[in-house]
Amino acid sequence: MKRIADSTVRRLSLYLRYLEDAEGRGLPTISSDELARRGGTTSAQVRKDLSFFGSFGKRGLGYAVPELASRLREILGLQHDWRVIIVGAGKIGAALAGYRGFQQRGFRVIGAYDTNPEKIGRQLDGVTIHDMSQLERDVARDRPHIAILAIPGEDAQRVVDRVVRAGVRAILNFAPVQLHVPGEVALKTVNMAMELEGLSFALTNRD
Amino acid sequence: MKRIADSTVRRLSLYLRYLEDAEGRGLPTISSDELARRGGTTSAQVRKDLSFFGSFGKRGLGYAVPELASRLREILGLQHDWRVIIVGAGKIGAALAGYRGFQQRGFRVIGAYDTNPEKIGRQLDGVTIHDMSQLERDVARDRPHIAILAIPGEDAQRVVDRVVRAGVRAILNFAPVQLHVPGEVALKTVNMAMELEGLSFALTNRD
DNA sequence: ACATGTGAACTGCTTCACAGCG
DNA sequence: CGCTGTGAAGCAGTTCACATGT
Repeated sequence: MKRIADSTVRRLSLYLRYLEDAEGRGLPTISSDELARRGGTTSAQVRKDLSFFGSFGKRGLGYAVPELASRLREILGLQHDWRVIIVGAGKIGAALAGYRGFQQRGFRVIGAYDTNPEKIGRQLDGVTIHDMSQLERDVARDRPHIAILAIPGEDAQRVVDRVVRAGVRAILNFAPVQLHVPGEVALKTVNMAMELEGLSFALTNRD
Repeated sequence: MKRIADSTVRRLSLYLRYLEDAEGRGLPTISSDELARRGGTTSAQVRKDLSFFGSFGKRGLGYAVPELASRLREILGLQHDWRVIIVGAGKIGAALAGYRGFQQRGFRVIGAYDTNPEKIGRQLDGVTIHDMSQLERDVARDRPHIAILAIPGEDAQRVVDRVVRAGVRAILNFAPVQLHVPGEVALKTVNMAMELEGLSFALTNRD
């Protein structure tokens, strides 16, 4: 398959959200123009994005809502039941453990890890916090697909190395550093401080 | 000034982080090559990014660490003391209220807002939770520069409209929808579910 | 010799515009 | 006629390569 741009995949996620909305309201079809308006893009962009995966639309009509939603779920791999671990049971880790947006999409948090003895054994929204030293053993046994890192920046590279060595091939990183992983590992970084700095820049340098 | 790409600003934030690291260790200079290695990019990219704002380097030597750090703080507007409000005092809002990465960079959280009567009046890491109905009054009085939205997607557009109408010109949105704001308002969206779906896509469609 | 600064080439995403089809 | 699907054009961001300065 042709390489798909990151930005395209992000938009597909958005389209799916609006399709599910339309599905809930029983709308039978939706046009690229309508999807574009909701997703803050253009109808040409919507059609181009979808065209990478086939031709699901009906000319003169638009896209059948349930079909397209189902096809997008398939493309994004959301029919899969993904097992997720959270490394770091601080405030951010705790917020993520209870985040309903994950569960709803088929991401199941099967465990959390921390080094703080006070936290080990406790639960975060039904997710047990384990000792970090058991990470490798548990990963070998439970084979999580995705690891979410919610730890300080200075520990992040060391921890991601352990997680990758243990066999996890997809990482969502909340530590405010650029991590280095082998090419076969998928990595996304969410850097909240960096986003705020982007706003600071915009406020400072607006004409 | 020439328009600066979003990706450039993001990298500047990263460079600054490494410069502060180098500053702490007393390194006098750093090369574009070194910055590139840490930031996961190329030396040409680093030099291009910096060149938009002037020529701070010394040929044959690299960049003076404290000077460049200071210049980047200036460019990013981080000498400013930014006032921030958090709208939505759920798990995510609570995590953000206590996030040290914000305070360290000059982002001061001056208040939080929620509609839940049980939460109003309580504190989150020293930040008082106010009734959402007081938002307009407080914004007029305290003039926050930035609003962080940590609320459900279905409420987000309505709330961002209120916040913008009240006079806030920069928004950091954690709700999983695309928001629409007037052109003079800076908006960044962090969509954690979407990032996970990007990983799901990568795991599903890897060759 | 070494590392910056930068025009030029390149790559890839977005937008355009229209043919094709229901 | 309306809306999709898609080559072609346009544009923006990245990489190259080398002249320049220390």
